[in-house]
Amino acid sequence: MVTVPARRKRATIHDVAVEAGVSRGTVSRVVNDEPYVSAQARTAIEAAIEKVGYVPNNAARNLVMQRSQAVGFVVHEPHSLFLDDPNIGGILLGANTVLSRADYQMVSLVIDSQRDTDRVARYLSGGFVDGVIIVSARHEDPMIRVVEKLALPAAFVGHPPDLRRLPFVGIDNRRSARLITERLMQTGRERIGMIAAALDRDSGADRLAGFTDALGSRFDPNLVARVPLYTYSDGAEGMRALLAREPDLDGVFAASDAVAAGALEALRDAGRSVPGDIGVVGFDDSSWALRTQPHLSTVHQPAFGLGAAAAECVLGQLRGEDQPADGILLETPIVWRDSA
Amino acid sequence: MVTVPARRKRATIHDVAVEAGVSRGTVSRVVNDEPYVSAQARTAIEAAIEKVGYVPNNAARNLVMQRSQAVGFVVHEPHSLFLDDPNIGGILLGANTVLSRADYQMVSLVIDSQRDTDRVARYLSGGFVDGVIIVSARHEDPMIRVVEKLALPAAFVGHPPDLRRLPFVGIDNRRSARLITERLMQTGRERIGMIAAALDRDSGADRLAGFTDALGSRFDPNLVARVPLYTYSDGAEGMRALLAREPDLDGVFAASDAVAAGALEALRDAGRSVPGDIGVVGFDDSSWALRTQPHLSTVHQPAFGLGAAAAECVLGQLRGEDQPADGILLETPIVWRDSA
DNA sequence: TTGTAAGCGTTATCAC
DNA sequence: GTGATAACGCTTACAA
Repeated sequence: MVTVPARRKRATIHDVAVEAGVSRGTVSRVVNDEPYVSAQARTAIEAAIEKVGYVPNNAARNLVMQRSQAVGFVVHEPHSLFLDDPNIGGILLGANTVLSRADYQMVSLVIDSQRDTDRVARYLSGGFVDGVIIVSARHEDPMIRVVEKLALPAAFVGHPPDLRRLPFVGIDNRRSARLITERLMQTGRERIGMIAAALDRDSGADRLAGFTDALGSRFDPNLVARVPLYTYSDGAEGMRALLAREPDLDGVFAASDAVAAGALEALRDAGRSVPGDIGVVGFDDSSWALRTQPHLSTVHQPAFGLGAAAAECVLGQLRGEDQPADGILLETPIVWRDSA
Repeated sequence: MVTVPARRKRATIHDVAVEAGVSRGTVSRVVNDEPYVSAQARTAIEAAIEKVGYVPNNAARNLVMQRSQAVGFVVHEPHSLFLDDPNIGGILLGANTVLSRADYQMVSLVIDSQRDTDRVARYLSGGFVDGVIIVSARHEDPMIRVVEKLALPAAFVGHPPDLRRLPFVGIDNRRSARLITERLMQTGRERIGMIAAALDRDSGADRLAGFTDALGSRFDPNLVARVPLYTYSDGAEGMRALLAREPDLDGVFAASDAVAAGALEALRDAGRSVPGDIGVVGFDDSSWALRTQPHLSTVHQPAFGLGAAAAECVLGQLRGEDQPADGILLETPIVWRDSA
């Protein structure tokens, strides 16, 4: 067995003050580099800090300043999807990068049940966080009410229709979906279907709307398969359904890359060649896109940028700055590869 | 523009004490449910807490108790791999789950450069965390020294050879690699190669050692391709090299599922059928395993469990319990699917 | 069983 | 420019 060794005590502002022969107030001033400190005192204090190895105590600082210096990152997804959805990983990383650069901690909270919702609501109201980033909120998501009631600085990634005037960052799912569908049409495809997923979320519904926009009068409701989730297996499922209904399909817009990958599998099983017999496009430009054969033509979703923008947004509110009421929309370039 | 609204003040222990007509000390006792509180006082206080909506202030508590109630999660990987490696996601989730159940925050720190190393070292010594979990440390990793010098409660996931007596959790890479290679041999393969990756890490080196163990006297160094990382592209690269050197190969052990997926691509390009012409096995049982065609036979790596065990380990140290000096090894069942 | 009071390490408001 | 000193909200001896 290995015994846990004792830790030695940390130096405080007091130690620095004694070492430098000044008062604690002055030390505090140089630590937070405020003006009105003589150059002489400043150098003495800096030397003292170095010598005693002083590092400010966050708890004390947070206590007196009435903040926690933490931002919540709540994900409303089943645990498993949290791993499976590469988008969430990117958003998380982007948010974490910005937050930690600003000396904020990110504490991630995943909601996977009603009990979790309550737990998270309690956590948010407990003052454990100064603000919150909320990913993949649904229509009538309880988090919306919680944030409103708490008047907590927040940024949503994606915008449920009932978000009212809460700040959000996102992409224009509808426009992006329209553009890639149009691009697919330009390759000469005649019968284009869609595997629509997650229609209970703004992203899912908007992608379907964009698809409809692109097709215009040529739109045929029989050509869209609806599946619950942005997953590989639902993609395969949806593709099989579509193929059964419309054997002469020659193009498919899948609501996400994972869905597209599943569709590719179903297509392979059905003996259809891609892009020979049928062109497939996805959405997200996630790591899926390069794991499939052929590589996916898709819409690039700036996951990292979304997380970063959301973090900037709550940081801005924390600084007391106003936020644009109509949200922040990021660019989504089309990435054309081999699947269509 | 939307203006950030004012927040209302939180209730303190004082408010509860006044409401319940007792002293703050007594309130504190019921909050931390200590003994020596009359049933009468307890109920009165609980009612008061409910009424004023009291939630303890962490900063104050941490200040007086001299702890941060946070555990660091440091990942020594390029940012991109952090996303790409599904293992790390699972470990993170496992650690986060047990940590948050124990009311600890997990603060994740990714090291991607020398500057990051310094930043993280400073962070760890700043008392911002009570303990630390370190993932994918390399041989002579600077974090080892940092943790030793700080005498910080820690748990490594994986064990670099120079870890000395620091606690770690892991799997028996060598034994698992030997077992799956033997399993592959039992399918009747004659010329079995390996794509070895990340040989600068214990996991990579041990998997190669296990492969060598299994082959025994039949081991031929010409049959192992060495690549730097556990990635798809390195897997494809390694497979091409192997094929060039040994066209009559009929079995391959890839050092990870991502590597195996890349190998599968190279094999497909070379017109070899799997498992017809050649059997392929991977390692990790990550989400890759079911994204390939055919699905991978592989070694299940308990990523979530590893993270959870690491968290338990540092939590144990925080409670002052001793830890097993020879580390904690988790089980790794073989999952046999279609690629061999 | 309960109340009192002394810190915990900062920041911030004053005088000086 | 600088130094006292009063908070911040909590835990924890110690006294009662």
